[in-house]
Amino acid sequence: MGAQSFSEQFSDKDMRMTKQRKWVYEVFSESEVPLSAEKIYRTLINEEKSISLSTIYRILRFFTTKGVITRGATTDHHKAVYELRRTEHKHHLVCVGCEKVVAVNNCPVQSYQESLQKSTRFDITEHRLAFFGYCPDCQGGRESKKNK
Amino acid sequence: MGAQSFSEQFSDKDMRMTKQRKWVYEVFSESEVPLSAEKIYRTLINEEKSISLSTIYRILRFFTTKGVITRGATTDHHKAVYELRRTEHKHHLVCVGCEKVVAVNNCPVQSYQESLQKSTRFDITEHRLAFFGYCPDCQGGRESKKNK
DNA sequence: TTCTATGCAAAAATTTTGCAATCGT
DNA sequence: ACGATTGCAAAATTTTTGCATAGAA
Repeated sequence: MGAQSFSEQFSDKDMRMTKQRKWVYEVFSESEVPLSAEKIYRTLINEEKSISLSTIYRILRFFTTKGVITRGATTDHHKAVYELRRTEHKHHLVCVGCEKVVAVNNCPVQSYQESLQKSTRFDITEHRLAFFGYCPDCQGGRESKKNK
Repeated sequence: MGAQSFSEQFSDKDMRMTKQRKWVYEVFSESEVPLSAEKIYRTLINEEKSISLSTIYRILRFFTTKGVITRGATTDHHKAVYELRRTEHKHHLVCVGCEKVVAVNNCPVQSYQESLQKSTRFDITEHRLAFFGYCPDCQGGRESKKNK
């Protein structure tokens, strides 16, 4: 949905198309929320796909330098999380009670970004925005039903 | 400057006012940008203040649960970064070339947040927004003069 | 074939924890 | 004095790296 297919994005000659890279890419494109290395690892292992964690870290760095993913607003304890740089971009609404993450489709800062670009002379390539609070289930009680 | 003084914020009875907590708080209030545990540690050690890194991690967690600070959009390699929850809130513009961080004072999402709160029924307590790109010095050459 | 990417295991970096001693109230 | 907080050192967790092998072009 908006994210191009793996082979469309990676016609680069210096980018080999391995099954591990394809798997990691697929996990990202099927996720609405940012993912940690370990989460990706567990997802793939669950799908009977054999891959090593260090390979995932290397792919994460590789995708990051290629601009395919970015490190997102960190939500998963102390692990770093990443997400696809989709063409239509998304933001997130995170419940600090149960850590549920909901995707927000609108982007209220696009035009602001343009004016900021002019006033600061930065060449702004992206932004990240996330909202935090309590979801309907966690209000009142403020209970913490971690769904980790 | 928006951030209240240490003793103003912490009149709580279950919050002891130790010098370590005061130091860490001061480091935050003198910084315009998010900080990692190690950065705080080095800052304090440089000022001849004796503190241990594990104490800083504990204070970070303590301040977070008290709502004094929050984990910010991560910029410092793989370390977690935190920033004060000031009353007048700020966002950041980060250069991905040299890692310079500039504070942005406007907030273009306040009213959007209110409508999001209605449509999602979340009780939204905060948001984080950061912009990324190349500062004037790092444009063109795209050189990376890390000022770490 | 050639050169890059992977897997494994070991290392490095970051964060957390147990326990005795210290400090704030 | 009492109970919470600190420092130290050790443990746990997360991320990176070296090297031999496998795999893509």
